[in-house]
Amino acid sequence: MATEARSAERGAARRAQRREQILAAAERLLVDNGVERTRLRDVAAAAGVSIGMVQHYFDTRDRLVAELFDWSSRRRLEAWVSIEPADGDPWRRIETLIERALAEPLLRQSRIWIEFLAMARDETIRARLAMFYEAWRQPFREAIEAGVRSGLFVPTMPTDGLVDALIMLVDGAEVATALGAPGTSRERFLSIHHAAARTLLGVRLAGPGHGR
Amino acid sequence: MATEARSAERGAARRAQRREQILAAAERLLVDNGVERTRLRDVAAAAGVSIGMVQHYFDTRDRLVAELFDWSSRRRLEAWVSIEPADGDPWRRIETLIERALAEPLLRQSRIWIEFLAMARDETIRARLAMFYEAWRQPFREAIEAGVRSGLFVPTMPTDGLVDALIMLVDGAEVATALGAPGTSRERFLSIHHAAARTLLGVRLAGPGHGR
Amino acid sequence: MATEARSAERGAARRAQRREQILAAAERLLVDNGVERTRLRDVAAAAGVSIGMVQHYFDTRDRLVAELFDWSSRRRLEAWVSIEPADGDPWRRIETLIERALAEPLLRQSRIWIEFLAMARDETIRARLAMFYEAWRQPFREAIEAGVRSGLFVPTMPTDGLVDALIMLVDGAEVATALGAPGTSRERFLSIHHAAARTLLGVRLAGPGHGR
Amino acid sequence: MATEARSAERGAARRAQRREQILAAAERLLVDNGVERTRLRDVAAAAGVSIGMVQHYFDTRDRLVAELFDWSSRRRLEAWVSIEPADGDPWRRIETLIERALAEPLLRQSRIWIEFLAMARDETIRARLAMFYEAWRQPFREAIEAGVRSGLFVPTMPTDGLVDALIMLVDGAEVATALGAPGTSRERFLSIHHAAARTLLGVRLAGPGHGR
DNA sequence: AATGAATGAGAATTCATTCAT
DNA sequence: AATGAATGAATTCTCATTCAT
Repeated sequence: MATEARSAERGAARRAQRREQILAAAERLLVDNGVERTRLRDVAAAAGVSIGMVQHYFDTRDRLVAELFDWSSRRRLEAWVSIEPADGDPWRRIETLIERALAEPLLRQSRIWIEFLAMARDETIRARLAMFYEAWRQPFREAIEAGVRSGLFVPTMPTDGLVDALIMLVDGAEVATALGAPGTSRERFLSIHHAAARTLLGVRLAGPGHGR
Repeated sequence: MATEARSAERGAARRAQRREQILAAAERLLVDNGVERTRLRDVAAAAGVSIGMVQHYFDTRDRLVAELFDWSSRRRLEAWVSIEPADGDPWRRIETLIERALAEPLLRQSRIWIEFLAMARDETIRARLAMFYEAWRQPFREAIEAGVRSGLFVPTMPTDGLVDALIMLVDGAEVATALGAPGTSRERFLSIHHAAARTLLGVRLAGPGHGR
Repeated sequence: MATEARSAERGAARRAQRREQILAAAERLLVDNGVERTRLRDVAAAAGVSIGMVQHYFDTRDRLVAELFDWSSRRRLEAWVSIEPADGDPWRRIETLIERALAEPLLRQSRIWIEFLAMARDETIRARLAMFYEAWRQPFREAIEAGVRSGLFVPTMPTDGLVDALIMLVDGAEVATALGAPGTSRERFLSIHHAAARTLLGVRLAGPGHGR
Repeated sequence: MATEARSAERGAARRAQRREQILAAAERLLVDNGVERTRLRDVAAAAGVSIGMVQHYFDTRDRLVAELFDWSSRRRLEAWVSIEPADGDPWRRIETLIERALAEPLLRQSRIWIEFLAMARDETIRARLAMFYEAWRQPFREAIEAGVRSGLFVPTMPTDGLVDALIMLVDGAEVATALGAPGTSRERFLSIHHAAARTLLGVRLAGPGHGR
């Protein structure tokens, strides 16, 4: 019985690992070719498995795409929300959130994000994306509220607008990255975003390390 | 000879009109289904012509897509740059630029834009998009420089950063629109963007009509 | 205009001819392999056209099968109902109806019939088959009624039952043919059916040519 | 050793039971979907076992189908031939044979029968079906001969023809059932068949209970 | 004995493209 | 100039079968 349990466990683990392996391959292809041009054949080849195996694990191409979307968005969101509060300093936290939102490799992340946005034509995907968007707002909101409460931030806009402005700046940077706008780089984005955030939030006390 | 010339002219006009008709149909389908799922068959049906005619005018599907991209981006850009300087008032001009950038119908425009961003995987498309991006910067840059020159704007950031920040806010709003983020609407975007722009630009004199 | 009309006509005619060609090929394969094992590939090869053409004319395999069913049943029914009333002699008509119902090549016809019966699992097909069945009853009913009216037939069963008994005998013969029952042949069936019909109908006057 | 023998016996019994369980499930699916659309996966699911187990017991799908055919036809034939002679009354026996041939549930039985007829394209199946057909003739033949010998039946047709006529009536009724012919029911078939049989056999003495 | 993961052959279907009219 | 018939390449999907555990 113990043996059976262990073997079932091992089976589940291998299953999960296989799925990861396929999803990771699919994500790589997604970056290069876009969702619509990502063929099962290519996914299988990239993952080093047979087409049949891909279908064994994901049934249909549509399901694979749907699961890829979930897996990928969830991973990004989790990496993001796991950022620890950098206790005591709301501004430092804002900086960190922006830095982590514009994570390396930025081009890769931007392309994935845009593919998902394009998929938002689909009602179901749109609903999930909206959910993720809401989840993205939370850390910004908390940091801003902490800053305002402590008197560190004296913004001229309501918090909700600030939250969305910051998120839109981040999304806009991904857009610029994806289209290869001239003169853009992660460093420049960070510099612009930090400065803009500082101004919008009305940061009063610049502790050592964030001054110009 | 005159007759021939006139008939040739008429032919060219009809030709141009046919092309518009097909491109407009393709753009409609693009919004609903995305580029990759836009079939020649559907384009022909939507335009009320035969498949053969679509191919007669655009040769291959790839060419149709490429021309659609050009036609559509150029139209948007032209509508944008044609905004007259609203003489004398740089801040009013900034407001107008933002309002026109987030033009109605916003969802439709956002989807087209995101489709094109997704196409930026293609080197050629990316180059053209980058060109367009640069063209988008110009009006903002001019308005900001005018405001700074006149002492109306006292920003805490360099002009280049301001330009990109404004554009990123606009792009971010389109992203939020496309994914159906909860609690977003054109009105709210305009309100946020105007407030954010005012703060970032450090607008000093609020003429009648733009005061808080 | 006349030219266009003629060309359109010619087009329609060729279209119809192509369809016939493909349907005939499909029917041949149906006899040998059954509906389910009749592949588009084989149909195309048997008709001497490309798979693409088969699909151009019939869209999907399902539609091809449905149209084959219609085309084939209708052809058989039409051949059957076109039997002229053999005026004046109801018994001769009965004999003719039976002979034509068990038409050559009997095995081929039986197999087609049984394939269609198997398809009767499908609601739609079942409804159409039931319609055809009803159409088969009519000629028998008329002949019997004519015989009864003239006093030639003095049956011990009601007409409706007689009609169905005759049809069941015919269907039963097709069943026996399809399964290759020992000692069966078209001649034997005709002999049995004629004798049984004579007895069931209570034929009184045996005109010259049908007596023993 | 005794223990081993008993365990082997128990194993064989369980084996037989498993096979029945799978065959019964397959027969159910046969009725609903036809042979060709009966998937191993579905059989396994319907029988509540794994696909592997189905294959363990029947090796290949083809073998399963072949064994299903045998199992199912044999069961029907056995139920049929086990009808006791209803001693002394040949006519009552004829009636019983017809009633049992058109056993409930009639639609289910008809569909199975037609599936097997469709399989008769296969030489081997056809040979077995022909064998079964011959076996079906025997009880009818015996009953008729008994009736003729005793003077109860005075038919106008030779016995062989009568036997086949009765069987064809039965098969024809199954055909009508399978295709859902309007106005058909088991009761009506029995009424028609009894009347037809009485007439064809020339039944002289109607004992109590079979009179009109 | 039993399971189910993995494979690959086979089939339908979709579509852009070619070409004759 | 315009049409649409015809083609075939490319892709997904279904399944029986094989095989390791």
